[in-house]
Amino acid sequence: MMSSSKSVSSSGSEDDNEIRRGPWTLEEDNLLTQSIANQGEGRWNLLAKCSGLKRTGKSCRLRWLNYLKPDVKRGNLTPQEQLLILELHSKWGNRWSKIAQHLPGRTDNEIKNYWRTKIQKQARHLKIDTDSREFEELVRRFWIPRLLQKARESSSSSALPIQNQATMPVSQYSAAAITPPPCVHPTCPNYLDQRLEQHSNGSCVSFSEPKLPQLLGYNSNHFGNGLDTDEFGTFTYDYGYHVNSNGYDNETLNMEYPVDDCQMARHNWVNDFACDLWNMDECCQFSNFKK
DNA sequence: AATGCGATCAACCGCTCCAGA
DNA sequence: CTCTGGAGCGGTTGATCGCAT
Repeated sequence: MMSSSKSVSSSGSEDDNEIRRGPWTLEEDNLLTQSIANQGEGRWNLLAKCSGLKRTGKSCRLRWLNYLKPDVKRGNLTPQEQLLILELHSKWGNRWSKIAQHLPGRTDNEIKNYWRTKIQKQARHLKIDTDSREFEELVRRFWIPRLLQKARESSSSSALPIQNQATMPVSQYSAAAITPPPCVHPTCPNYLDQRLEQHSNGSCVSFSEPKLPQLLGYNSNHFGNGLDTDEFGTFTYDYGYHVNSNGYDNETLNMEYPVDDCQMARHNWVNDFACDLWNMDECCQFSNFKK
């Protein structure tokens, strides 16, 4: 497949009817953009013909949706976005387009690539099947707390324009403001046991946690309310998406998070990661998780 | 400088779904 | 009901880039 624009022969004497494949040129991009400006999106086969592009309608559609469309966001996924992907994938699996609907400006292709190159790679390294219960636990106990921490850090430094500071004062989620209980690092093999012990002896703490949608910088009217804490000291997010106006569906998202901020306040391990959360070496430390 | 290799991402393919004739 | 074309989805792959040797 995609054997480098194969229709263009070296002699330049390509067949006029031949369909071009492979990377798009600037001229093609301009032509497609102009055509869409003139006649709008949709009817891709027709558009491909009318535009003079030697591309299939399908190819035009993909190029527009994944690359040329003005609201397509470029650049690395933020911790907030990564967190949301983990959450939504745990609920919907490989429903990339559905997941992408909840990440404005991100395409299903981009999310799919992220999942395969980052998440699945890590899982493979740990010899964990991404469909397994083990993987679920890994995400819940290790990656999500880490991403939450990163999300908080980026929020408190006001680095993210999407963060709505008005609805989420920094002090509300600042780990430093919390008196930490006995520290338990998520990478500790006894992590869960210790947490359960904390709970049974009453030392398990909870505190006011911003709701995930707020943490992610979404306007609260995108979501319903429904934060709860269960008997094991885990948060349960339970919110439905508003229908219609935002394109969200009616389904409810349920996720549980352990109350981990205490140990995150004491361990500055997040700073050990540069831009890449998914540091393989650090991930290896979590091999103890597999028992 | 040349080469090899892994990571990333853009793009293609095959398939399904759906609406309209 | 069947057929057909458009649209969209998920899986896969080739090109490219950057880093290591």
